Amino acid sequence: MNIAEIAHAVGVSSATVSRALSGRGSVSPKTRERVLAAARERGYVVSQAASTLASGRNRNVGIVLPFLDRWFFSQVLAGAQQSLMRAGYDVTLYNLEGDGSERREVFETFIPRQRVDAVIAVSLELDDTELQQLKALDKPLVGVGGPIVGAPTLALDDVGAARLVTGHLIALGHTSIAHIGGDEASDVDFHLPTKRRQGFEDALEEIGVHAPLVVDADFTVPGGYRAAKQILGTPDRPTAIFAASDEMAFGAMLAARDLGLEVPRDVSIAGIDDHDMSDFYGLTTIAQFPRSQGALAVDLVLADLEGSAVPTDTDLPFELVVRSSTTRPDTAAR
Amino acid sequence: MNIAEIAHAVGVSSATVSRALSGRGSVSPKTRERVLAAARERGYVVSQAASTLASGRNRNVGIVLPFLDRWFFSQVLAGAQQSLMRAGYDVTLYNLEGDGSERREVFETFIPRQRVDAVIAVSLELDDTELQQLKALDKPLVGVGGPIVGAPTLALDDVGAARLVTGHLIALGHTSIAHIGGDEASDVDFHLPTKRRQGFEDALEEIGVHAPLVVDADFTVPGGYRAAKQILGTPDRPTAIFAASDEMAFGAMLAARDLGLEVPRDVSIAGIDDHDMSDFYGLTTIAQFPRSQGALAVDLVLADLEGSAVPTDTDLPFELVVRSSTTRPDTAAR
DNA sequence: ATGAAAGCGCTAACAA
DNA sequence: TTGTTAGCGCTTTCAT
Repeated sequence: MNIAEIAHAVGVSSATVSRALSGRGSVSPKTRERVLAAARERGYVVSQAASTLASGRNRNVGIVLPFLDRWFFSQVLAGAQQSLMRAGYDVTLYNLEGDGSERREVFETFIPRQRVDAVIAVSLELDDTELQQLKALDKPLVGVGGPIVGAPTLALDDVGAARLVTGHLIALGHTSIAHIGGDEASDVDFHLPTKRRQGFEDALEEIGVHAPLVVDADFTVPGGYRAAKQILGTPDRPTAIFAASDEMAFGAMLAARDLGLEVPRDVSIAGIDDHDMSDFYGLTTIAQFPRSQGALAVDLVLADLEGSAVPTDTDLPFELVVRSSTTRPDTAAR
Repeated sequence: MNIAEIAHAVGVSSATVSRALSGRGSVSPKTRERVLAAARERGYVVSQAASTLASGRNRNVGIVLPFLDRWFFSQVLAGAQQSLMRAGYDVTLYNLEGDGSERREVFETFIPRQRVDAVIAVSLELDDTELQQLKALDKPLVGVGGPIVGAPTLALDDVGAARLVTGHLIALGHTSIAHIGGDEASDVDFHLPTKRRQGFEDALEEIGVHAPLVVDADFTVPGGYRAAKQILGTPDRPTAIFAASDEMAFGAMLAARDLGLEVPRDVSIAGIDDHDMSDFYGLTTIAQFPRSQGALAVDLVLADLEGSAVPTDTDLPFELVVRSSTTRPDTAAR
């Protein structure tokens, strides 16, 4: 089944059918209706390959990410894919987890074979070669969560976010606050542990606290658990913990319990993310709306495809969500 | 840049370049090497659209799933996409979450526009129309986790898996075992809560226990938490709980703790899945390897594309993983 | 082993 | 508004 068949059935030329189906170029309402009806009747759908070859448009956006099974990434992906679908775009998934050879393949072969109109890169630290390869496509490129040199990027103000939660703890009266940060491995990938730590330290500097206790972990629940055990096991344990991610904060909450400490009475705990489970755990955190981030990235990409100007760097919104894991320090008890 | 340019540079015809690059048809090793070198030098990659139009092959598989942000689905997706990438295939993602209109669009427009060579449907209960639409493509179709009428399907023997964990609890000496199952909503989507409950009841029947306590939840941690509170709040609480998923089992473990009960001393808890967090929680469970399921689905799809025979229904492997959440009932204490 | 040439199914410039 | 027609870049048959 092809466009000629529909054209023949309706008694018009294939060009008219093409125009009616794509909405480009003018067709009389009556003809358009007849074409659409004929197509619907026969279950005819335009062949993407032929359309692409002739027009250069793919109606397809590639999304590149380092993991699929972590909360943040699946959220961004879900948000982006939903927006793209509504705009009639397919999404092709490039998952970089696995060894480096696969990563190279993606940049050398998969992306360049002209299947996509644009690329969204999520939390990707690209090396020079990779950057060149993407730039060489000469197609819209948007980064989410990680800075991409020379491309519009959506990113959280990690310093500001960390400063905000830390400020919340300080406002409650805490001065002895520990931080569970990201280890080197996670810093390479996401580049944000350092910034969150910075915001944490900035907020404390303001009240004259220097070099507070910082323990690094790997952004997982077990990692947060281990770090919190270290922190809470010390003789003069802090009255609050700020973890650089909600998952580590969950681990910290579990560790506190296992040590016989009650949250928030004995220790206040806060995180960053507003993970799906945070409400359940009553975790005070910074919400960063990753689904909206995905959707926003799509807006930029589509605007770019239409030739509109696209802002270089956009700071993403975030907000403090106070739940039951933080309270005033129980000074009497100490 | 196109194939003619490479052909000209090497001094052969475009047909030879095509053969050298695709590996179809014979080319002398020497010519092939020169073609590959010329392509590499210039960063030339075959245009997928043109290739597809001429050959009918897309090198692309569509994966349809109901959620992206749940553990099971992201695991299956990650497994499938990795295998496909290794075989040189792209993956196009069709996520059905959201309202029905989007779901209809996927089946009416997105999938039929001939971008994919095959479709993998994960845990989807398709209605007749949708089934017709997929069948009409006349392309390989494989179902994972949910039965698709008339297509090869990979599924866990849910009855057997549930019977196995329950048997483990029985072997430890438990006779008073409660079950956290799936509510109606999850039964429609996954069709597995009923089977898991069946396996649970079968195992108990064998030792003469009829109509045991069953509470339904929604396959989430909070759902499991609430259900377990109900179960453990009764005067003669059971000595063990079998939850139909690990996430619900996590909720049950948290509920037990909040009630002042110790796991496994006061109550044994087991689940099904072997979720990433299960090891951390020490949860006894049934491992079902969703990544391998995704990879296996790809094997079937690729075999089908090559014209090999494909088994209709395949039972997936599963195994009991005993950790620290289950032990013998403490009969002395009661 | 290689080349010539006919499509694959659509879009878009141009003409009417 | 509609039709004619020349590609888009590759694959594949058929020769050689």
